[in-house]
Amino acid sequence: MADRPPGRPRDAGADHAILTATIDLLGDGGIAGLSMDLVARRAGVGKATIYRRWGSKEALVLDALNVAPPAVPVPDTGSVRGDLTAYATSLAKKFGSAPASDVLPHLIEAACYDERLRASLHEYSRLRQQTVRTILKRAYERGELTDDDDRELIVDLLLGSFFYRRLMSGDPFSPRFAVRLVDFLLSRTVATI
Amino acid sequence: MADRPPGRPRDAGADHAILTATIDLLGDGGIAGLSMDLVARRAGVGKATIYRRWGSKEALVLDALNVAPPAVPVPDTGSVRGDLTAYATSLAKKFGSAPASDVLPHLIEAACYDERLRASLHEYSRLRQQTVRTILKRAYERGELTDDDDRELIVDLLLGSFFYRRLMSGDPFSPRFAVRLVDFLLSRTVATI
Amino acid sequence: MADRPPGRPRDAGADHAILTATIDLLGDGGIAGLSMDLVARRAGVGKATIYRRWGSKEALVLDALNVAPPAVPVPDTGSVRGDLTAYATSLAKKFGSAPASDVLPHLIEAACYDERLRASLHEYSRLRQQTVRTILKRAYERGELTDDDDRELIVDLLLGSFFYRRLMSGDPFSPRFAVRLVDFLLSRTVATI
Amino acid sequence: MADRPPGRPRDAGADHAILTATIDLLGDGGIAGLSMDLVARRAGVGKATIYRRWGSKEALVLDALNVAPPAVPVPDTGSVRGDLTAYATSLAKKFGSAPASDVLPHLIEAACYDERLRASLHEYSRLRQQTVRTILKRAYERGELTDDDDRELIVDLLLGSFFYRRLMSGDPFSPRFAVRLVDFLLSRTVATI
DNA sequence: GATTAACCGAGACGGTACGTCACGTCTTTAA
DNA sequence: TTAAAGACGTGACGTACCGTCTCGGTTAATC
Repeated sequence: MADRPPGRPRDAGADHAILTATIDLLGDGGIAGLSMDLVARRAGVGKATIYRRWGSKEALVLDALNVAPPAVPVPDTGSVRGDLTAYATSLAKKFGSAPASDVLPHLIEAACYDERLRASLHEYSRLRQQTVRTILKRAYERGELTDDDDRELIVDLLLGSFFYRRLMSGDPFSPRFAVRLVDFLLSRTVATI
Repeated sequence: MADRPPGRPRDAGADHAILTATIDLLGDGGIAGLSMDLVARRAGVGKATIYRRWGSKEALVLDALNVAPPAVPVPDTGSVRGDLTAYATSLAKKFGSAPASDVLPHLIEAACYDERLRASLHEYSRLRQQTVRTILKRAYERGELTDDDDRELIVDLLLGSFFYRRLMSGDPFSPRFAVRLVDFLLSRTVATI
Repeated sequence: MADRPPGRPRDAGADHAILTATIDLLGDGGIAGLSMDLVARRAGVGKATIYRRWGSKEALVLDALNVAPPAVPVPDTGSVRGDLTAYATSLAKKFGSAPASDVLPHLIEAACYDERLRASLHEYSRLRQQTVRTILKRAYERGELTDDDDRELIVDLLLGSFFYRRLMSGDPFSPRFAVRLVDFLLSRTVATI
Repeated sequence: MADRPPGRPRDAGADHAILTATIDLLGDGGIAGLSMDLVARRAGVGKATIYRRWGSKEALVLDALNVAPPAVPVPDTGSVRGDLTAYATSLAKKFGSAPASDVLPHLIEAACYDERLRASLHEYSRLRQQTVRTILKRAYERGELTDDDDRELIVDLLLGSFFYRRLMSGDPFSPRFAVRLVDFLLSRTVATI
C-alpha cells in the first residue's frame, strides 16, 4: 500500500529548519551575508541535505522568499483610481524607505544563468502582480475599464516604472510620484467621469 | 597652471588598456568570464594598478560600459509616434534576442552594496534615457506634446516596462508589444490628433 | 574501537601527494622555487587542503624534510676516532660542496616567528644529531669514553662548528678541518691509548 | 682637486635617516615588520634613494647592524679561563633571554642568494669573533696557550655551539653550560695546570 | 648666468605570492 | 537511502611587498 521508496525517508523537519535559517540570515545580512555553510550550520543540517532539495543557493533563496512573501493587502476603496493610488503610494513608501533589498537583484542576476531559476523568478513576479491584477479586474467588472487589452500593459507600466526607478535610475519616490503615475495611466482608460 | 600632484603620474595608457581588456572579456563571456587576474593579464598590467583606479570589479565594469555605450541612434521620422515606435521596436528586438546579458543585472546587484557604484549606475541609466528624452524634447518643440511634466513619466514608463519584462516577469517582446505600448503612452499625452 | 571523528576523514593520499610535491619542488629550486600554488597544482590538490593540514609554508617544508631525511649512515670503524673522523669528513664534504641549500636557513628564520615551527625544527635537529649520539654511545660502551657528561657537549661542539662555518663565518671546509676538529675534541676524552 | 663626480652630490643626511629608520623598525617588529616602503616613509625619503645606496633590503639591514653593533666588552680577568668564562656567560645570558632575534636568521637566509651579502655576513661574523680572538691572543702572549692552531678551532667551537643551540637545537643555556663549555675547551689546550 | 648631470620626494608600475572564502561535490559512520 | 559532519578541487578574491621607473624640482660644478 504505502508506496514508500526504500531507505531512510527524508526528514520533513529539515526543510523547515533550512528555510527558517535562510530567512534569518537574509534578514541579518542580505544575500551577501548568506553562505550555504552558514545556512547548514544554523539549520543543524549537512550541506548535502540542502543540495538534495534545492539545486542551488538561489533556488533556496527563492523558496524562502515565497515562504515569507511580503503581505501586500489589496486595497478596496471602491474605485480604480482610489485602489491604484493606494497601492502605488504604499509601494512608493516601501521602495522609498527600504534599505536596498539586495535579495531580488541577486536573484535577477542568478536567473541569467539558470533556466529553472528564471522560471521561478517569473512565477514570483506573477505572484507580485496579483494585487494590481485584482484591482484591475474589479474595475473591469465595475465597468470602469473597457478595453481589456490595456490591463496587461498597465501592470507592466506600473510595476516596471517602480522597479526601474528602484534598481536602475535611482530617482526618488516622491509622494507625488505615485499619484501622478496613476493619473497618467488612468487619464483615458477610465470610461466614465 | 596645472597643479599636478607629486610622484609619478598615472599612466593614461593603462586606463585604456584595462578598459579595453574589460570590454573584450565582457564580450566574450559576460561578467562570469571576467576575473581581475584575467583583465590584468590581458591588459599587460599589474592587478594593483587596476585596484588603484577602480575600487572593485563592478566599478571597472561600469566604467567600461560607459566607455563603450551601445550606440542607439536616435530615430528621426518626423513624428513622436514614429520616433518612439521605431525606438521601442528596436529595443524590443534587442531585448528579445540578446543572449541574456548578465552584465547589467550583476551591476544592479553590486550597486546595492556600494554607494559610489550606485551613483555610477544611476548616471549610466541617465545616459541610456537620453534617446527617449531627445525624442520627447523634439516633440515638445514641435508642439506635439503640451504637458511638460509627462515627459519624465514617459521615460520611466517606457524604459521601466522593458526592463521589468526583461529582468523580472520574463514576458516576451512580441512585435506588437512595442506598438501597443507607444500607442498607450501617446493616447494619454498627445495634444492633437 | 577507533573513535573516529565524524565527517569525511582526511584523505591520507593527499598528505603523501603534498609532501612529495614539496620535496620535488624543494629539490628543483629550493625554498625560492616553492610556492603554495605550485605545490597544490603539482599535488593535484586544492590550496585549502594544504592549509587545513599545515598552518604555513614552513611547517609543510619541515614535515617534508622529516619525511625525506638525508640518509647519513653511521660509520662503524671500530673506534671513536675513526667513526667521528669519518662522519666529520663526510659532513665536511657535504657542506663544502652543496650548492648553498637555502632550505634550512629559511626554516631557521621562520622558526623565529612560530612556536610550533620552532618545536619542529628542534625535533629535526635532534634527528640529525642521532648519528653522532650513536657513535658516542658505542664508544662509551666500549669504554673509550669515560665521562658521560661530555657527550652532550661534543654533539653541540661538533655540529655547531660545522653549522657556524656554513651559515655564518663562511670559512671553508678544508680536508684537514674535520681531522683537526676530531683530534681536538678527543685529545683528552679518550681514556686509553 | 676635489675629484667629485658631476651632478648633485648625495645627501649625506639621507644615509643617516635611512639607517635610523631601519634600526627603529627592526627594533619594533624585527625583519617581519620591515618593508622598504615603510623605511622610506619613516626616513622621509624616496625608495629610489635607498636603492641607489643599498642593493637590497638585506644589504641595508646588514649595514644597519654594523652601525649599531651590540657592544660586547672584552673581559679582562687576567686568565684565559676567567676571560672565556666571563664572555661565555654573558653570551649565554644574552642568547638565553633575547626574544629570538629574527634579524640574523633572516640575513643568513638572504645570504644564500646574494654573493655580496654573503661576503658582508662573513665580515660581520669576523667582527663578532673579535672578542674571542683578543682573549685567546692575550692568553698566547701570556703563555697560557701554546698551540697556535687551536685558536681558530676554539673560536669556531665556542661560537658555533652557541649559535647551534640558539638557532637549531633550541637547547637552553643553563648557567652551567657556559662554564662546562669553557672547561672542556681549555682542558684540551691549556699548556700548564 | 646658463648648462648639465646626478640627485631628491613621491608614488605609480608589472609582478608574484600570499592566505581566505565560498562554491557544489564526495566520503565517512550512523540511523 | 538519508542523515550530519566535514574534507575535497576549484578558482577568484583583495593585499602586501618587491625592485624599477617616471614625474617635477633641486643642487652643485662646469662652461
